[in-house]
Amino acid sequence: MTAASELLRGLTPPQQAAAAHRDGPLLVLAGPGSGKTTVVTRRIALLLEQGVPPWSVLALTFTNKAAGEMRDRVQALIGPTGARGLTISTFHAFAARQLRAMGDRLGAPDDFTIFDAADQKAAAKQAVIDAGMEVSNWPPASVLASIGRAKQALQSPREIEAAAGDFYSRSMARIYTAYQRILERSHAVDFDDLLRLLAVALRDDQGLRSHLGGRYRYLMVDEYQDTNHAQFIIATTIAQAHGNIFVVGDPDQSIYAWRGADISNILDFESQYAGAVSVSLGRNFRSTSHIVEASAGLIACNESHRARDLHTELEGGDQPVLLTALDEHDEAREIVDRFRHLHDEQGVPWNEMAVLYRLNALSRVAEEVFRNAGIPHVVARGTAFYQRKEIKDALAYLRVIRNESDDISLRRIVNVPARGIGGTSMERLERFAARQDVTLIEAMRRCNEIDGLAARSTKAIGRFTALIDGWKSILTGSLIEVGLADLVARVLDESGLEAMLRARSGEEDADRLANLQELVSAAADRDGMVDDGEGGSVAVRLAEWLESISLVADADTIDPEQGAVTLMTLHAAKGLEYDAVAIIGCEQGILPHARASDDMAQLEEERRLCYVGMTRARRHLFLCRALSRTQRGIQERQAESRFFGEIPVESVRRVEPDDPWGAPPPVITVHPGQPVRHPRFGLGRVLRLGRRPQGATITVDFVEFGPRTLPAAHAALEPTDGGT
DNA sequence: GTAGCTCGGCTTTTT
DNA sequence: GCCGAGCTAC
Repeated sequence: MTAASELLRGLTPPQQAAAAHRDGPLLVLAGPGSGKTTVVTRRIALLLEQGVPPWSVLALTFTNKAAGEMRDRVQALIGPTGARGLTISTFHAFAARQLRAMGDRLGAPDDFTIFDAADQKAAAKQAVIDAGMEVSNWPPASVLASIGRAKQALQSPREIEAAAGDFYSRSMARIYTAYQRILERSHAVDFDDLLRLLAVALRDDQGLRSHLGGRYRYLMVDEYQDTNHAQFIIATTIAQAHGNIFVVGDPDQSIYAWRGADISNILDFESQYAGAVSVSLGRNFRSTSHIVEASAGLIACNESHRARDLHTELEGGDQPVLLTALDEHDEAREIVDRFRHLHDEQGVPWNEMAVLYRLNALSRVAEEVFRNAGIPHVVARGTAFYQRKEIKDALAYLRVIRNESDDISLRRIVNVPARGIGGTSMERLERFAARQDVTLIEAMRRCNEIDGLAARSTKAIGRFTALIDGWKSILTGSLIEVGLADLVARVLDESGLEAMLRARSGEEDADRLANLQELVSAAADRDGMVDDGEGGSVAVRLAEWLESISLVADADTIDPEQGAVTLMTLHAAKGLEYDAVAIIGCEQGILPHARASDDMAQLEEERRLCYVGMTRARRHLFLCRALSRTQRGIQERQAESRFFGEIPVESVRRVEPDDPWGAPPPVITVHPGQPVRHPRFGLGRVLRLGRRPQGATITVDFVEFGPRTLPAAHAALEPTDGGT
């Protein structure tokens, strides 16, 4: 047996075919639990063993956790030295690295900052104002959604402007232009820019294409069904020269269409690449047959689902339970009881259990009940720590020190703690900055040129800029080796942030102080990491640390060592697996979500989301719903998720209390030609009634939105007489 | 200029 | 039910 075949040992024939693939395009359609990570990591190991240099292998993922796991598993196969030089990274981190390395050529600002969601929101608001429009008419969320769509389609403000016809799109083009101007002036890029700038450069620059294509001779893309257009262009252009593109995915697990993911990237792979090899991994090594059958029955209700052989050899086990509880507290208690039973009676460890939900808002009650029950648990919210007010403030200081052009961060800290630079002074500074087309810090430096600023204000501004300059000199000039932790501690102290919290002595303020200390520890950890490696100046460390903070995902923080039940969203759960899984809130309006249940395509994504959740479970699965639930302070009766009715009854067991609420709400009937009103799409006329595997449908021709096919049972259509 | 309060809107999911 | 914006009282 050669060394190569050793790496193929224990794989099924289709897994072997994929792992042993050497050159040319390959598509792996990998069902849940079919060992796709095994295939990818074995293939990387095989390539290296065959003499492919590690630095010519590039594997792209969506989360840091997925990248880390892939790296660990490759190292386990071939040892850490053999893996040195491999690039296994998220799309965003990879793009950021390329932009840092060759920013000028790629059109990225020098030494850019990455704007997170909150920064983007602030910038969007400012952009609306700069464009001379009202924030109340242009809510930041929808502005950002439009800008995001444009960026994912690789359209610049100018291209959007050229294509703009109606008032709305002309206004959007102006806001987009203003938004980009803010980013440029701030030396900042947002998440979509990271991908867009790299994709556009690769598309237009033959030299760059051959440079990256020459360097990365073997490209692998994980979760290919979730790539958006920009990511598709990045992958396609890098692979253009050699055609060695190996993609892994599952159309049934596509859950990011709302973020621009384009499922046709994976569906069209074979027609895009002539001679592409396709391998289907259908054997599920994860879940018992009951779970495989229940989930397969559900996903088969999607019209877009292509029938595939999905099977398991893990027979027996418990049937999944469809559980009805009285309210959300009762629901969580039921799960606590069942999890405790699994733990105490069957020895299932806590960290092998997870509670999944469609909405973050559902985590609160579950968390409370788990806490009261004394069951160890963690909520997977990687970003939560960095979104706390005091942490955001501290980070804003650090970001300004690194890049003083970052107006958004500067505005945040300029008067926190209060130092006499209030609204009036800021207004004057902003106006000066706008007129002179300079950054805020520049305006502050030149504040004696500004008429009408009180002497007291000028002094306060001078003290502030001196503070910033003092910290900046630590980055540039210091001969003594300063650690990140020292820098952070000094900033917390000299800014007065710490003193401000210490002066107030509420319970919450003590928490905040502790959080700031935790930030110092995080910086110290970072110092430790770097000390083991190549070192680097404190300026570089700061830049890299801030970047890694911007690019964390919720799922990244899941640490199985913690010995706790994990609570997280269904989205965050993709790619993970647990012995026992409970999905809570399986109710109409939650799963499927209210904003997705009136359109077939969106409803199918909700169904895939439920499918992803179910297929996380190895042996025990609970789908739970409550008869009533309090949301946003209002208690309401909840209808069972339509997905309950779509799961084959013979593969599950139902558990229900006596329904104290009586009969379900009535169903509305309509006929073709009838005028109707829809809460979201407005007025329309029924075109036809249809029938699909998942139930009856109604196609309505809406005045504003055109024809749409809606699920009949939940279409929320209201018959009208046509006159109103 | 600042601190503390009330009112209103709102949330899907995330790199 | 929570957070942020805007208002009022110092």
